[in-house]
Amino acid sequence: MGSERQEGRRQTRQLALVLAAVRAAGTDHPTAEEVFSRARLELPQISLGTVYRNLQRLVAEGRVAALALRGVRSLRYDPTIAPHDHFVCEVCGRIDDLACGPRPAAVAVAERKGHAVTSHAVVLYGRCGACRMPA
Amino acid sequence: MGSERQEGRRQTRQLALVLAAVRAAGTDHPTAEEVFSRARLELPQISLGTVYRNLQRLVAEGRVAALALRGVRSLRYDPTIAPHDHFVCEVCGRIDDLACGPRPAAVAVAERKGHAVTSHAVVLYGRCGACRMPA
DNA sequence: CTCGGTGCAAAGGGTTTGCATACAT
DNA sequence: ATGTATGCAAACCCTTTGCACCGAG
Repeated sequence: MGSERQEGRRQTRQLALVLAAVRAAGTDHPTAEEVFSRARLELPQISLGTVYRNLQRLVAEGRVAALALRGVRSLRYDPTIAPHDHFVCEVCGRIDDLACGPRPAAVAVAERKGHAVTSHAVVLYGRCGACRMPA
Repeated sequence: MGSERQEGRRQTRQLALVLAAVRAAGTDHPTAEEVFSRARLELPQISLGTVYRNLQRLVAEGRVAALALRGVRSLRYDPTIAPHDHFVCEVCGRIDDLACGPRPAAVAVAERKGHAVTSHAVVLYGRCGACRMPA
């Protein structure tokens, strides 16, 4: 195992750059547009379509994670593929990574109902430390 | 408390119909388009824009819940506002409600980091019982 | 040499919005 | 009477896609 990557897929500069851009964002959870902006610094002629295609591929290959958040139209990308949860500040929009504890209790409930659970997402919403300050 | 609903808001037939449509869907977690179709049966001239506006209002008033799912563009609406989790079948798209156990461990982690958590979403992905059958 | 990836630009779908009118209060 | 909600349609935003060319293998 471990060789399932790059079957007939080609290694292009654009792909490397998109991955690098997601990683460079650290814990910022960038949107495709933000990845695009960053990749452009190195390769000005890269196109947004290519960024989307490569993000899709990286997610499919499990090298990057995508997250859908309530109340936000665009997907966010995350270089941290180790399982973890997220906290979203409803005031400033900041997304904070959280070390995930044990698997959610809901997993056992789902399995008892006959479902096979392959992954899960836990997202918390509220006010972050900075946004709790009085106006 | 308890009177915070309908401050200056008007009670219209369209609003009542949108709410009724979401409730009538039971555990189907309908999209706005599906709510629209159902509402149309009673009031053919209702517009999609009105459905969206009323869904937004109902969510804001806490009378209906909205859920964003990975890999799906459209939001789903849920008449069950009592906290519960969801299982999404990645094969057939079915969404199953799950009785939620204790609050996720992540809540404590977030609070320890100074965040105030007001709500959370737990979504499980996998294959539902029916879709586990061999092809 | 091949055929998968790219750039460009247009299409797509879901959701929001501007405006004049209708109607709840 | 007053101003919010509606219907309609256009606008928006994010993402996907078709196509001809490019370049990794």
